[in-house]
Amino acid sequence: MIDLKQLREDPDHFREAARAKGIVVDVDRLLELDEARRTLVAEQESLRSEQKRISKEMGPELGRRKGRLKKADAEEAAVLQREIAELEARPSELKALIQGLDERIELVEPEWRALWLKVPQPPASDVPPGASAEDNVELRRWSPDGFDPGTSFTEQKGFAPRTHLQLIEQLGLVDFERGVKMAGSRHYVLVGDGMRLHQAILRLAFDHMTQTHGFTPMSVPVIVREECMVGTGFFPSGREQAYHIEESQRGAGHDLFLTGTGEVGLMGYFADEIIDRERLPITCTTVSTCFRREAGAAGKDAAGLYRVHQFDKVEQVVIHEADEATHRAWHGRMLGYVEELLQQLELPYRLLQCCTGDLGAKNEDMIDVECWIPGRGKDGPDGRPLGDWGETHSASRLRDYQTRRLNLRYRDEDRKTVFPYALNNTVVASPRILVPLLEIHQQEDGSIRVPEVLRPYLGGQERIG
RNA sequence: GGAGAGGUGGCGGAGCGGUUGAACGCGCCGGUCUCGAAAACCGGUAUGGCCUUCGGGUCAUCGAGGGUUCGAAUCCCUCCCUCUCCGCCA
Repeated sequence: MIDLKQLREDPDHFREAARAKGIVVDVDRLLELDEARRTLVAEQESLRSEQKRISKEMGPELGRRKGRLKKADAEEAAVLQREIAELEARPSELKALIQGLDERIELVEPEWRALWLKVPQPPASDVPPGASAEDNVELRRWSPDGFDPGTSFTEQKGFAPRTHLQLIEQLGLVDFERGVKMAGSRHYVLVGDGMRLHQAILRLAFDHMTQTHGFTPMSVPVIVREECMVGTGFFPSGREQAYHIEESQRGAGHDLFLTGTGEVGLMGYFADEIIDRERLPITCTTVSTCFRREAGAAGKDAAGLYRVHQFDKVEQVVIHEADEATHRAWHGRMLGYVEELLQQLELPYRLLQCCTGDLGAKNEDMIDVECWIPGRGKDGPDGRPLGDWGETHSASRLRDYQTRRLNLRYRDEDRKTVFPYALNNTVVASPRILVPLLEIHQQEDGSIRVPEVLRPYLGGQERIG
């Protein structure tokens, strides 16, 4: 969430941010509620202050009288009762006033809070304006020697590519029918070398982060409380994307939600904590199963492994001191780790600078990585797909938006608590990454060449099929 | 799932409903002493909000949320969490 003080000082900055991101939020209404709430709270506090003061002054006096009242005769009791009534008059009045203010505060607070959570993080000043993914800007691309996404696969390789669906079918790597039988559309079962390849890639990526780059390996819960989802910024706006386990319907005290990314667990881990400055930067990674309802994506990428409800992902998270330059440096570094991995896997990819309209509420900057997928895109004159880029990674710079929501802080040199900056980035998500991997490394005979880095994770196997 | 015990500051641990934001101890920081250190002694040591003439003022917080009361860490209710025993179990 954003800093309300900043909002008060420069509301236009946040109005403009919401507009740029295409998010509708009534900033004026929020300011109005904020002002009303602060006035009411201030009033209530001064009344409380008086109540406390009176209570301290005459509380013991009152208590003594009430004690005496118990064993007083009728005449004394009457006197005592009158005195008690006098003493209690002002405090009773205060109590009523405070309660009245309570009710008025409760009237504004829910809307105030809901609006506050909705105000997006302003995009960084150098993020290009744009309405949607159409306006994203390519930063750079890389291809292994001897391959160029600009020219057709058939021309370069001397044979027409099969789609990953055809390859999967021929090689028996995935059973979609049984997946759908058990769990419905967008479910699948990786079989044989399909499952081995999936595990090999995850392990390669995990080792890449932990062993090569020293990130702390962690496991995370993938079933979490609502607070984790709100704290990491996935709720309330993305509520319909998460599977909801309604344990409260069965008598439990709270519901649970399936996480769509390991980021939720890696960040939620530190929620409500004040971290020692010496522990920063925190660099951690996890491999976790991710669940996404894909609400609103009906019919989109309906076939194959590209868009599914359940997948596994190696995720990297960095939490560091609140500093702009450090933030940008980490962003580049984390992208570098991904590029290393994709280059080792010999997959053509490009980096896309997301425009303001494609950022989402919590990011100030986001760079997507897309891999070249020969079997994607529109059909060419020969009736075969022309190939297209497909998003496989996303690297977000969140500044303090997420740590503020999570109430995650550290102490600076002056012993002041500060919200650190956070970033997260996919290392690899599978089986989605299998789509480009299978298609790019397919051979004319329909077999798949296993890139060298993966071979140790497949018992030295050089080829599938 | 059944039975019981309990959640207080960085940690340990007090707390008849009324100067208890919280005794005491440990830890930590500063000081005295010392060539230096230890010991001893003295002082300080939560987080957040709002206001501020930047000195400070004020409110909230004793697992969470409600309630009783003029007044709640203390009484009542609900929930969350932890521990012990039994049952089940990868």
